[in-house]
Amino acid sequence: MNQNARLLLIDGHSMAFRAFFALPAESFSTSTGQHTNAVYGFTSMLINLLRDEQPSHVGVAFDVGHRTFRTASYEDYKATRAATPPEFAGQIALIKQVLDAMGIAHTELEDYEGDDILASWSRQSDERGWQDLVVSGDRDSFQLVDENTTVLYPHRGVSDLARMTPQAIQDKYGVPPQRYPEIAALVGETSDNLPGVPGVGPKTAAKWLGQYDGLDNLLAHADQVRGKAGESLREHLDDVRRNRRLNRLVTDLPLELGVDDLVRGEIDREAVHTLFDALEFRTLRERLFATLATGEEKQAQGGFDLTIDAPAPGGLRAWLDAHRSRGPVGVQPQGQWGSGRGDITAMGLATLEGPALGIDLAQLRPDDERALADWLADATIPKAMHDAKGPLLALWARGLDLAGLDSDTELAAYLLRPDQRSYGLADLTLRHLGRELRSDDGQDVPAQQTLDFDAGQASSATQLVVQARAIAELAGALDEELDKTGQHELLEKVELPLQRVLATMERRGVAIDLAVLESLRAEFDAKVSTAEQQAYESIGHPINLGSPKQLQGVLFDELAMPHTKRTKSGWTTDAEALEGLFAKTGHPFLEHLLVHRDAIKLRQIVDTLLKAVADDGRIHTTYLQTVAGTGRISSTEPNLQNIPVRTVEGRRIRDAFVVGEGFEGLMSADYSQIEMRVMADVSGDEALVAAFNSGVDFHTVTASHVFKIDPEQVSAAQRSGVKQMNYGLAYGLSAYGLSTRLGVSVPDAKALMDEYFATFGAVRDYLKGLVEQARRQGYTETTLGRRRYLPDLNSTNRQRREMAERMALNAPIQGSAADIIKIAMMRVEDELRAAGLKSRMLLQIHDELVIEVAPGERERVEELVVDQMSHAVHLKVPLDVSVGYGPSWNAAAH
DNA sequence: ACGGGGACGTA
DNA sequence: CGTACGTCCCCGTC
Repeated sequence: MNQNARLLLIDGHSMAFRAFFALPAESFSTSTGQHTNAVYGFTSMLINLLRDEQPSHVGVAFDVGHRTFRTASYEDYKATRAATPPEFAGQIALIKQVLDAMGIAHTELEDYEGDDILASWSRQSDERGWQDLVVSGDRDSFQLVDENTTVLYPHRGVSDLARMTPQAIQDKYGVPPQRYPEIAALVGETSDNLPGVPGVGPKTAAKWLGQYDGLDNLLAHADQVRGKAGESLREHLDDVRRNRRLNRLVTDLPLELGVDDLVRGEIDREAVHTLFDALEFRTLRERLFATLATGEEKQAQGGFDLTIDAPAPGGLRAWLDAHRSRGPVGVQPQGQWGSGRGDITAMGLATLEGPALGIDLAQLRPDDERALADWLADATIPKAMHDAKGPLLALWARGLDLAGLDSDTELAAYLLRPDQRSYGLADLTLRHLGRELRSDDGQDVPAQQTLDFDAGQASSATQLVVQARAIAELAGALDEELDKTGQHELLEKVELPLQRVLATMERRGVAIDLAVLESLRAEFDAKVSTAEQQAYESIGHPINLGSPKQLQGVLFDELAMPHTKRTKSGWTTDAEALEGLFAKTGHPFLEHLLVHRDAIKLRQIVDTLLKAVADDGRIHTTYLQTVAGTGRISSTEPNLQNIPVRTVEGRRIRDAFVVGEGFEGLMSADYSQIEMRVMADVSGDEALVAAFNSGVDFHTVTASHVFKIDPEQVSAAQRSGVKQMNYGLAYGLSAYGLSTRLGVSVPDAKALMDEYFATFGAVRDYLKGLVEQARRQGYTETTLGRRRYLPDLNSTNRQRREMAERMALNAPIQGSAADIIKIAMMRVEDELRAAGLKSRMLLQIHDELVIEVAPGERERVEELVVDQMSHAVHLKVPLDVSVGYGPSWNAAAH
């Protein structure tokens, strides 16, 4: 038997409630509307307790409902409790999920309260001579306190817990713990609706109990108690007896789960990640893993045990030759990279077995550097890295190239779980290898082999090779999982080669005409100032136009305009609402505000772009390959995928994106209606397929089908309605949404939808099937097998479930389109190089590619690009590509 | 300094 | 009361 057992026993409901009232519900909710303040507070408290108390056993007890043996015996028990606030709903279930994921036992028992379970556990613990901590917000638990049992009682919130030891209770209430319920019986408990003896407080109660040596004796001699209080006592003897009967905790419950079963289980890292993703807990996740990491260091699980070689100067080639291995070599560079450039200072190499190597690039002799260059460029040597795109840029900057990259552990992890927030190496090591990303003790690098790293830099040779070893091991583990989910080819044939293409695009950047941007800046700036002044004049005083809060003050209080749609903290002041208000009130402030909004946004975009122009006169964005749940890539620092195009003013910004020196023009090539074409293909809807093959304007043809008229007879309104419908299909558009977009009634919108689905029945069936299949298997799939997991499809929360359903509709469509352009990008890049052309791909904007065309190559490039894009995959419908060309991105529009 | 919320740009 | 992103600003909180 474990003599050192240390139990942590928690009253689930009382602590969840404490957490609920300690944290504002409105500040803790997910984007889907689930409140999480109680879950957050409870989990946070739990993490702190695990860290501070280091319990070997943990158990959480919950109440089953409001009816217990106490209510059966006294109808009004807890009857004055207010109804559970609606924001609390569902949070207990989520807390249980957290506990399950963390490997912590919890239980409940019909007819009893959580405190009774704790009391029974505590007694079992005492019988074994164990130490136990009872965490409860119910003072009844004080009766459990003895030399082996301490109650942690929340002072304030859930993070500030008072340690109630026998001494603490004696000091506070003047009685030993076992007498505390006798005090409570005399004084009464308002929150439980247990009235006590009027006029008697804890002081008097303690005095009496001391004088008469306990409650039984006090009650037996109640006639002797003097004074007004004594009289009161005699009038309420039955209440006191009832109180004592009800506040006695049951210590002998027949629990299925005994204390021996409360041993802390394994944490399910996958489940924790999934759950915390859903709950949108970020910092808590880090705290949890940080806490567990120190806890687990004591266990035998361990980290990585490896020796680090340091070949003599000039010996690198021989070492690399001698240590070829069958498995991949983990390569972990150290340096910095971004915006198309970078530098590498050191590198760790490690195979699955055998010695590892730390290389300080600054110390390399020329022959060693050549050896390293050859090794890196040797495609026959399989390598694995983690997030290789940045390091690739850094290697290129040094004139080095990389070949044989068979795995990127970040890309692999992304394919397995595309909705994860981040794919840190330490996290992946824990999740997929069940190990800590650290070296085992005593395996540090010998002093003479320590690399000459920058002083003050936290990184060391040991860390790098440990990471390299982890990458090598992870590559295998992730490969296996990808094989199981059928996504290995996606990694090998799409994401890995694409990574290289993205790096080349980042490196190239896009040329910017600074003069254009600067004159736009001045122009937008003037517009901002004018609109600002006019706005101030129209209301008679200045305000911060960028502050929604101040705007609400002006619009709804000062000017008493009608309220707009609600936001979490008031009423919206978005452009649509402002236009609505203007239509109603005609107030000039609104006009100026809208102009100001517009101009300030454009100025801001121009500013951001100006700041992003590098020394070479070009902007080098960074593409993110592992952030979009659907498989799209995104662009950041700056985001070049959201440069204005809808308005004339905005489009002028695209005039600043120009052809670079030595090139002749920019070519823009985009897919037309790629998502609808994907839909036609996967649904196999014959009418839709025929519409695409007809050669007539797509929206017009579909409208002519829906309204059963000739294409020539389709009115503008009919076309526009069907167009909205076409676009909305893949988003899970509702009749309500369609009606607001078309400005028609909901029944009219519904009628259009019905007619549409009657016409394109296979589309309807396909979309319905998508959601059903996803609900069954837990994930959606693109045509290439890219998955997206949607656990909320089975949520009992309607809002979350319906959100997941719309995601399930959209993910395969948007994701398949993303797959297609990814393939096209690789082929365009490959074919341009194979053809010996100098023209080069610069940008990707989801369905568009921007190419910088070298002199005299325009025709060949256009033919090649259109060919590769339209034949990237074979669909039942043609993949139309339209192309434009000109000196700037704007001019290349078509 | 950090982070959520509101607003808004793109496909 | 369609999806997928990134960025800016404000403002409350540390």
